[in-house]
Amino acid sequence: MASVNKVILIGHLGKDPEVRHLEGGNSVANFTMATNEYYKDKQGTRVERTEWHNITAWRNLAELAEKYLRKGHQVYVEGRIRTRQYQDKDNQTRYITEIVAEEISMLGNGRAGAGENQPTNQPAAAETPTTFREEPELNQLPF
Amino acid sequence: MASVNKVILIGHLGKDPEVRHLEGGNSVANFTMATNEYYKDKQGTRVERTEWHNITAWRNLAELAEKYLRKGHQVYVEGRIRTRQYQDKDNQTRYITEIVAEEISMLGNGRAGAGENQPTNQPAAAETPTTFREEPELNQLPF
Amino acid sequence: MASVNKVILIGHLGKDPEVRHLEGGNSVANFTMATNEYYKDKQGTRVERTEWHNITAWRNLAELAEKYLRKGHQVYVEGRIRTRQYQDKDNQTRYITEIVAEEISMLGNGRAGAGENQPTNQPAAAETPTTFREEPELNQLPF
Amino acid sequence: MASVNKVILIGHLGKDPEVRHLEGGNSVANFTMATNEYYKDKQGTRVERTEWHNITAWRNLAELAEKYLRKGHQVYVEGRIRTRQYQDKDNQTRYITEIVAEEISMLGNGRAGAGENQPTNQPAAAETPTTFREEPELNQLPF
DNA sequence: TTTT
DNA sequence: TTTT
Repeated sequence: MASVNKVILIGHLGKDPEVRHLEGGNSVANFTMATNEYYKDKQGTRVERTEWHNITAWRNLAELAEKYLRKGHQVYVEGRIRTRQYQDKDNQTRYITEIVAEEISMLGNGRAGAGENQPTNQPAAAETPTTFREEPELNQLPF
Repeated sequence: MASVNKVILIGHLGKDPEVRHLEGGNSVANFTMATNEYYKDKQGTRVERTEWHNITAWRNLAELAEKYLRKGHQVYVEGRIRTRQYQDKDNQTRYITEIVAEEISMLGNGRAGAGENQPTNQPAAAETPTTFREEPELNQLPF
Repeated sequence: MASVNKVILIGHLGKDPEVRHLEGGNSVANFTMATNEYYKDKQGTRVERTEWHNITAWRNLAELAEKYLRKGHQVYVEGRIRTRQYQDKDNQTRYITEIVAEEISMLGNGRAGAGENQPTNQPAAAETPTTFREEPELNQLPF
Repeated sequence: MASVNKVILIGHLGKDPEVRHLEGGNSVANFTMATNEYYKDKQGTRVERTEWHNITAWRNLAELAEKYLRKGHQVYVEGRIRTRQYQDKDNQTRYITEIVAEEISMLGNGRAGAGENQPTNQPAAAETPTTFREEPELNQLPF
């Protein structure tokens, strides 16, 4: 049945992406990004709340993450919510909710918060494309 | 810093909403909704995967849920992702990710999958509005 | 530079889609869909305003439209805004804004408002998929 | 009937906003913003296409625009599509499609492309909030 | 636990 | 021109 599962996030990376190159040639990147919301508590004081999102990116998006994304960078991420279960060290079933990225864009100049975390192997040249979509075949993967 | 945390879901309720009326006059509703995705596995077989989302709705959205939403109904939910921690029975810290609804619309005729689950107190009349937004003051609440 | 141009619509078709099969094998479908908004005027009277959207769908989405979509059906359309210019009969430059569909889902039972407008050649069987995405190669087309 | 009319744009302002202060205390701002898409033409050459969007912002969003937004700034705009008609100088009915902003966020450092166009009256201090939502009463206005 |  |  028709359904929609869409997430749109704009925020900053909490750390450099961790990328694994899987046997078979696939890559997967994981990183966290923060979004902030503000509200007034009962006393009228402005309170900030930070939400941390676990992002998973596959294949060409993983490679983009590895090459260009660093801690502190501001990004747009479009994707879908996915909760998976795993066994913790006590063999208990636990759940983790992640955002599987389908599109990533680098915002700002792509270098906010950078510094010592500059990508060393492949700096983003002026003509670097800054929007990437998941390669379509990815939808065929059993994840 | 500017950020965006937006979720858009279309799916069906897995069960009737559970609504609690809090002291102080506030209400909160919880329900689950399913979205489905399809992909082809390595053998080319079409596989269906169901994702279950935990929805939390406050105040007027909670009342909408209580009055009109039932198991099986198709809904549009717009909201934001929120992960909160709690202590489980072994006093371990656990995390649960929820969607805090900011807008809910009833799709279709709003009665798919209905039947024995009809709302009894206030059936959706023809002129029932079918889109609801969170009342703005809600953003002031410390949740 | 990174940018996002995204539209999400849920509404009903105002008429059956018009589909043209282009030389070279491509297809394009055009239809209108209505969304409604409500507000209270200065006297507090509830007023309804209907917005009409021009939808353009290419290739496999055009074929979906031709086969399954009819006047009155409720659909989810995700796409992008595109304004193009043309010359009117007095050779004046005019502009028209359209939504180029990237994903279409049939909502409800897909048959609201149907009746005499049933698709005759290929009725939507129970197992008909109800979500369609634009084929990726479409992005290569010069439109 | 339930419907959704939602637009999400990220792009850069093409010019400084034009703001009018209406009798009765309301304000309205108009500006254009550009989004870019890339595709490959039949020869495989990468082509850029710029889409220009007409943005209309009311009340507190108009004041945000007046104070903080300048030509070249990168912004996130969430809103709804609205086509209105008007009479041109030859008394012909014409149509223009605009995006009525419901939320605006300033991205990047908010100063890309700035320079001689700095806001003079009220520079964005470090603690300036960078996300603004339309005040809810706005939905009551007959526009 | 939904839907097709 | 849709829907409720």
